[in-house]
Amino acid sequence: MFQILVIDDDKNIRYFIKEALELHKYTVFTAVNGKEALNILDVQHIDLVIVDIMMPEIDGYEFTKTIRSSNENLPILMMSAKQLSIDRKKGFLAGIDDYMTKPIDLEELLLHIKALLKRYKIESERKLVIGNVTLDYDAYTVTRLDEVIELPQKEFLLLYKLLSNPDKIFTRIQLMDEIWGYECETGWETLTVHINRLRKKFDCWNSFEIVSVRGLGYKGVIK
Amino acid sequence: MFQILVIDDDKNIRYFIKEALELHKYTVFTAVNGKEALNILDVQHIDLVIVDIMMPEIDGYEFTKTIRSSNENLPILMMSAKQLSIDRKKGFLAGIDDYMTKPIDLEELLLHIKALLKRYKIESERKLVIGNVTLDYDAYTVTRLDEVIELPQKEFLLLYKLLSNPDKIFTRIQLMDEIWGYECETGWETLTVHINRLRKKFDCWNSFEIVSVRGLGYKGVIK
DNA sequence: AATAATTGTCAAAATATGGTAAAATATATT
DNA sequence: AATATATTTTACCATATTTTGACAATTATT
Repeated sequence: MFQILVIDDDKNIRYFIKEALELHKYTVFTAVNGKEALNILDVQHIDLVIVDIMMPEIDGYEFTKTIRSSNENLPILMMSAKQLSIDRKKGFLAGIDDYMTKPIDLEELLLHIKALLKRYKIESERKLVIGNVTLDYDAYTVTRLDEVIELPQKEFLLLYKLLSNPDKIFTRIQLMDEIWGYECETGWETLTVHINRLRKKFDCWNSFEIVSVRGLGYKGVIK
Repeated sequence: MFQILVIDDDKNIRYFIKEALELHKYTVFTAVNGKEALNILDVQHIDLVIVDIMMPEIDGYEFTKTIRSSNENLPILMMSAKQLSIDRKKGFLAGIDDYMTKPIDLEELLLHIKALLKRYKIESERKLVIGNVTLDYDAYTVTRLDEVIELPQKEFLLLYKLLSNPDKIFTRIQLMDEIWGYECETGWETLTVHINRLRKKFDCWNSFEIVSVRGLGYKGVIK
């Protein structure tokens, strides 16, 4: 569903948050420090960042500023053991969106996450995020990092269907019925042509694959 | 600039916050309770609400829920003397965006307000800023650096709509309904002509593009 | 009233999508 | 290996959709 990046140098905290959030169906990435976090952000689509203030190398403030300089729209939630108002101020000035004091109350953390995602309208958007690839149902686009490919309707719907249930085999009939509609005259040979077109377009991406299952149909596979 | 509504039954707090915020160029309205607040919201454009939990008649939670049922896009900041986590939870569940504990630290309050308004900016300002391009709803102008193009109403509204949700596909019917109104006689061919005119005017700008999605409609794309 | 600006209408021209059918290739079966 | 069967690929076409230009109608401005 949503992909969250947790940055903390304390292994226990990383682990605790990761476990907790994964229980609630979030996909969690972790980083020990800001540097590692930036590397992850380079290659991975992230919906929200939870960052500790006190960290070696790049601290939470620096990290936030770096993010903000290039990305205005990534929700950043800052954690700190300190209750001091001055730290919160510094955080907000750096560009954080929200602040929580350690020790982290799990239920509260979940509420903050929900509120932030809502605020950024990420939750309401109809997007399918798979690894570093995002399918945007409202734009018929497929995005990998900053590369955007726009697809015609049929092709998009087909790919969306296949990737919405990775590894699940769809029969040609199933796909035809769902995308073309039940009483459609078009023969299923057409489908194969569309598959072909999709394969060509995303061949070089190496992010997913449309695998044909002989005698049955097709399935989308994440690489 | 921005109009803020403060709701608290304690006269001193109302007064304190009002004075403080007005010093920082905000326009402040105050209400003693939820009921009064709702009346103000009926007649007055408000950009942000600061509400106390403990209030007679309608309390902060009820008030928030009432607002949220009709308005998804009004930032609500909740204040409370209680530090209890359970209260914060109740608040977030009701739909608040942010939470502060009394006594209120003024500087921190200002930072919270700024952070919230920044998030909701698009709705509260009558301007749309996209990269180096600004659409001014009150002047029907489109500006890039020092270049200003004034647009006729229909064209402006159309462009504004498209760029207010970049990449989102709008169907022709949708656009007609929203800009021309529901019971409008005008055929949607007209829309295509307006699109054409917009494209011509901004062709050389290279800042955004109106992309047609065959069979569906149009979308605005930032370059 | 005259002029200009905006908005709407229409039809021809351009284009992309989706579809077809046949050739090429791969995989299974005997 | 040979055959049959399934899948992929290619090239091409019909068609629905979109673009465009010219012009008419309407509305605002002088």
